[in-house]
Amino acid sequence: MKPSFEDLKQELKIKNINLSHQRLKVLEYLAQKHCHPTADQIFTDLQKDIPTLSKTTVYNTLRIMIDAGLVSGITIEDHETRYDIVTESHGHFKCESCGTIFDFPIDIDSLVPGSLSNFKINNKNVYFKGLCPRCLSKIHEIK
Amino acid sequence: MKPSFEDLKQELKIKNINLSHQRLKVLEYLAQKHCHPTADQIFTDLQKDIPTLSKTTVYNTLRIMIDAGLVSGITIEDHETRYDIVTESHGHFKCESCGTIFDFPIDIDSLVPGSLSNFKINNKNVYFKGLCPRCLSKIHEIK
DNA sequence: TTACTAATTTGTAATGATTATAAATTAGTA
DNA sequence: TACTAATTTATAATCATTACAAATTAGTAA
Ligand SMILES: [Mn+2]
Ligand SMILES: [Mn+2]
Ligand SMILES: [Zn+2]
Ligand SMILES: [Zn+2]
Repeated sequence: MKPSFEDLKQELKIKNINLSHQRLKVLEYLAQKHCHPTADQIFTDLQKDIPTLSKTTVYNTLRIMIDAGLVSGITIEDHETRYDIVTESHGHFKCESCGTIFDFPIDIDSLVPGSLSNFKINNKNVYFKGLCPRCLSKIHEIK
Repeated sequence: MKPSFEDLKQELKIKNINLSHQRLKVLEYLAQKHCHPTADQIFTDLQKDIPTLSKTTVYNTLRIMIDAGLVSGITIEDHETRYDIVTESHGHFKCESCGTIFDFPIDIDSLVPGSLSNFKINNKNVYFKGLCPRCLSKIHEIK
C-alpha cells in the first residue's frame, strides 16, 4: 500500500527529522510521481518551484530519507542511482531503450536459499532489464 | 558448471576475438579466481606479471568479454562494477562489512510474474546485502 | 524587536571510476 | 624487410557524487 504524503510527514516527525521546505518538496515529489527519478531529475523539476535550490540539498535530503528508511536508492546502472519511496519489496524492470523503470510484484522472501542461513540479510533486490511494451511496439512499426 | 579456461579460449575463437597475451591473462584471472573482482583489482594483480599493463586495457578487455557474453558486469554499488565469468544465472550476496561477494543458487526463471508478459526480458539479477558469517562472528567476539 | 545559536542550504572544489582519444607498440603477412 | 591492421598504452576528459566552508534561515529568549 502506498504511503500518503501525510503519513510520510508523520514518519519524519517521529524520527526527529526537521521538515524544511526543500525536504518536503523532495519527499512530495517522490510520493506523487513514482517514476524512480535520478537526483538530477528531481533537482531539475523542483528548481521550477524553488529557483534557489541547490543540487547538494537534493543529495543531502535523499541521504537523510534513505537513512530514515523512507526512501531507497536503486542501483541498476553503475552510473545512475534512482530513488523510490519505500513500500513493500518489489522488483524493478528497466527498459534498455527508454530508460523507464517499472515496478513488478515479486515474493522475494520465498527466494532465500538454505545456503544463506548463516548470513544476516539486510536487503534483497531483484531487477530485470529488457524492452518495455511501448518500445517493443515502436520497433515493430519501423520494420 | 564452471567453464574451463580452454573452453573460454575456444569460445573466443568461435566469436572471432583475437587472443592477445593481456586478454588471456584477464580471462584466466576471472576463470581461476571467482572472487568477483573490480577492474582495479584485476589491474593491480595482473601488473605483477605484466609490468607494462595499462588499466585501459583491462577495461577494454572486460568490455569485449561482456559483449561476447563470456563475462558479466555486476552492479550492486553505484560506484563499483564487479566482474564475473558467466555461468548459469545465480544470485549474489554482498557483505556490507568486508565487501566480499558470495554466489548463491536461485531459480530466477520461476520468479517472472505475469505482469511482465508483454515485456522482453534480456537479463535477470538478484542480489542481497548484509553480513557474512565471518563478519558476524567477528562482531560476536568484540562483544 | 534584537541578539544569539543551531540547523539548513548553498556554491564551489574535490573525488574517483570509467571513457575518449591519439600515439606507440606489436603481430601477422607478403 | 616493409607494410598494415590490431592492440596496447599514456594521458586527458567526463560526470555523478561527496566534501567543505560560507551564507542563509529558523527558533528562541531577553
Ligand atoms: Mn519501485
Ligand atoms: Mn557470481
Ligand atoms: Zn521502453
Ligand atoms: Zn564479511
